[in-house]
Amino acid sequence: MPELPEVEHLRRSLVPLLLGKQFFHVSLNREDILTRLGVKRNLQLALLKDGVVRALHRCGKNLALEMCDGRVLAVHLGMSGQFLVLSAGEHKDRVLTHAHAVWQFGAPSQKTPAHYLVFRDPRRFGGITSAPDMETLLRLRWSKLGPDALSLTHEFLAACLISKVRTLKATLLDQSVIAGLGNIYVDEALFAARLHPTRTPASLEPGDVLHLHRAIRTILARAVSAGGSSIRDYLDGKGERGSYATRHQVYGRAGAACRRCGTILESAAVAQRTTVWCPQCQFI
DNA sequence: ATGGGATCCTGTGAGC
DNA sequence: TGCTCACAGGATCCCA
Repeated sequence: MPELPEVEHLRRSLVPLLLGKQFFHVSLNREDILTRLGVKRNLQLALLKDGVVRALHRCGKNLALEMCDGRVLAVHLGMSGQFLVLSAGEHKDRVLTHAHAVWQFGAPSQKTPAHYLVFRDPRRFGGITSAPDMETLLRLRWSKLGPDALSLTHEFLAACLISKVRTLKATLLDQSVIAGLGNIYVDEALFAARLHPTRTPASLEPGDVLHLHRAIRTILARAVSAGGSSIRDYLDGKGERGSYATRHQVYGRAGAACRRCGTILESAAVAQRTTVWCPQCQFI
């Protein structure tokens, strides 16, 4: 389940593989992945054909490939999405199921595709879309996101928590409040900040907000350098797994002992998500 | 206006 | 061993 660290690590792994490369051919095997992002299919994905990759951007869990002529391919991995670069040989040998879109690309001078970029997504909670330029993508989609969790300031966190009546868990999962946190890192951040997931943001003391801010920044930074958390499906652009899952304190550990105090970790659905916390360390 | 619930979808693993 | 079925999750839509 890719969250900010996984998408950022993916972005970094794709930069050396894609920058300056040209897309020669695109094959789209499922048209409905184009509409899953809630944007009308008013632009053909095929527009990216012949595009040369200028930059890879990220906001929250969203990734965007910007071409030299301005066109943009926006990607959301959903739950099980993967964006893989394969050599021609690998692409020929491997049987890839759920490969919904495949780009052939290579160096602009060659005109011979040497590699394949594959978007696969078994559960199809993800999607791709295109835009004529970054400005349009920002206006249509990314403007609806809160600030990116990696660059979140303490002041902004305090401001966006102050009036909320929802639980902390629901608030932090809301991408329009903060972009990039998902079920894993919300649970991990709340544990690190010793805050119970069902607390209301309005009940937080200034010190709590400080701890939460520090926890979010620290955990995300560590997870990015560890290559993210590979639970089931997540792979980076080279097809490699992230190692941060071995360092989870609470996520996926319900019924096990808290690594801080030894109390058995509890689990329940909060904001319709499986939530794990330590009843001793995390105060209501 | 706001939040909660249903919905989409398929691979995995527990249980019989 | 093989089958069934609940479960996992992000974002969107609908309704209270």
